[in-house]
Amino acid sequence: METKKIPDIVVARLPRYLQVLQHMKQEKLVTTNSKVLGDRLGISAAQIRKDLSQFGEFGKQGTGYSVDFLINTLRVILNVTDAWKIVVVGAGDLGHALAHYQGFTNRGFQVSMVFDNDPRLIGKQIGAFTVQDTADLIDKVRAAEIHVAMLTVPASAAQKVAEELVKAGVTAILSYAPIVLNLPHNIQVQYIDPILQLQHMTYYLE
Amino acid sequence: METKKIPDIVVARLPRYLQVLQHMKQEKLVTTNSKVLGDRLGISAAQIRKDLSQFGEFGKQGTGYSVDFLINTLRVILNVTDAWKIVVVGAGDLGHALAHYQGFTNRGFQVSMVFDNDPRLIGKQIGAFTVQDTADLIDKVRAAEIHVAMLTVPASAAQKVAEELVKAGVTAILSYAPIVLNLPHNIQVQYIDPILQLQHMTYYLE
DNA sequence: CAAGATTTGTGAATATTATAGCAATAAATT
DNA sequence: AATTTATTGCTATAATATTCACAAATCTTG
Ligand SMILES: NC(=O)c1ccc[n+]([C@@H]2O[C@H](COP(=O)([O-])OP(=O)(O)OC[C@H]3O[C@@H](n4cnc5c(N)ncnc54)[C@H](O)[C@@H]3O)[C@@H](O)[C@H]2O)c1
Ligand SMILES: NC(=O)c1ccc[n+]([C@@H]2O[C@H](COP(=O)([O-])OP(=O)(O)OC[C@H]3O[C@@H](n4cnc5c(N)ncnc54)[C@H](O)[C@@H]3O)[C@@H](O)[C@H]2O)c1
Repeated sequence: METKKIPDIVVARLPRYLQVLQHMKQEKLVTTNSKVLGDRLGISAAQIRKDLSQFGEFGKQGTGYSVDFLINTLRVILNVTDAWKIVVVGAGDLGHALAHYQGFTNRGFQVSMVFDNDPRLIGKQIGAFTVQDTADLIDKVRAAEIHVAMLTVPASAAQKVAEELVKAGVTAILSYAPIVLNLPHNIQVQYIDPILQLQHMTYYLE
Repeated sequence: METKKIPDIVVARLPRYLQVLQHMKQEKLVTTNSKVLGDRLGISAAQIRKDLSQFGEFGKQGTGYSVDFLINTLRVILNVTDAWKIVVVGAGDLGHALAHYQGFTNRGFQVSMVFDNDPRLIGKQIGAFTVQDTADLIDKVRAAEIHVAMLTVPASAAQKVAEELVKAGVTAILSYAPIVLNLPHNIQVQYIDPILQLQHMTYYLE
């Protein structure tokens, strides 16, 4: 349990800090500071210091932050020190892309199972995974103790599948279906809908 | 030009309102109100009224909002009355998924061109599109007067390709590469990185 | 058609979030 | 070892965002 309540908007920025820090590590940078981090992210230095200070004191006056130490600290805070197993439901185009994607492993995740309900897909190989029948989803996901899901089924199936995932013990769902899911309050839900972001941008275009 | 400056956070919510309204229209709902909209979105009714009031008076006391009228109004505000042409750069797994996706058309967009620099892909057919050589990107995108792009190349190529898109006259880029792009201030940029959202959720998991 | 029920749009009141600024500390320089 | 420079963490302040609450307008119902 955290000592004070951390604003969600602060939590949402931490993964971005971690992303940039991991790039810095690849560039062999050993230390950094709030100014440099902020410039890379388009965020003020004060904001970054304030955000981090919610969790402890990780920097050194005059020097800044150790890249390695801050990466490790953020991984602990964000709970991604080990790799979370992920179940992908919907083995269509997006499910395919996710199953192939190599970028999960060093950021705290690994795809572990892929499901679909189309008989033509069940049993087929996608990358390292054999597509499994959603009829078995609840049992298999529960048995594997998977708590994170990515949902890439059509909007019309998303609510029903999401409810099954919850029954299977999943507590965090990242949905690509362009529809708002109705789930218990203790379930974490996030959405990816590129069109929302495109429309946000077109507002500012001529 | 808007009379007053609208907060960006308000603009970001409008596409969500539009999304839910379009679902309501599919459900044959003729009118709605701020309470119902808010419940579907997990937003307070007051917030929705306040947001909309920034742009005018679109409701009727006692009745609420006409679904059709509000959809049209939001489409005008968000500048998606016609379909924006989109160029997809990177014809890999994600580019493939985007080129196949049928959900753009009735939400204000249409994929128009797909580019890649891999000789094995150039000339290949992906859905309705022939993959074109990025060597020709600047000329062809400029000639077609395309101003919106989706970037699905590896992170290592993203900055360079983004700069070419800007040279081609693109002013809005939705990037799937997990890297912060450095572009002129007049260019709209948004990112999709599922891992940022997964890490946001794992913060709250046990 | 009057009385009661709804629901908007908005000014005022709260609540939340971001920025500014500085004492404290660490390192670099002379 | 004293001085200068850099940078944190945090408090105070400023700026933004959300919610409240109500007059005004419209619908519903008997
Ligand atoms: N492809 C894109 O670029 C894109 C863009 C924006 C949004 N989306 C959304 O993402 C989701 C997936 O898109 P896609 O392009 O991969 O679609 P797709 O049609 O290629 O794949 C969907 C898969 O889900 C499977 N499916 C359907 N019902 C199911 C069920 N009840 N249980 C298990 N599997 C089921 C289908 O058999 C299919 O394989 C959709 O909701 C779509 O609207 C996709
Ligand atoms: N696949 C996923 O689910 C997923 C998830 C998260 C992030 N991403 C990110 O999205 C991007 C695309 O992912 P993907 O899985 O489609 O990758 P991919 O490797 O399947 O496709 C990338 C494509 O870009 C092309 N390309 C490379 N350099 C290019 C250049 N200079 N000009 C034009 N084309 C070029 C390649 O030939 C390839 O066809 C990557 O940045 C990846 O990190 C993907």
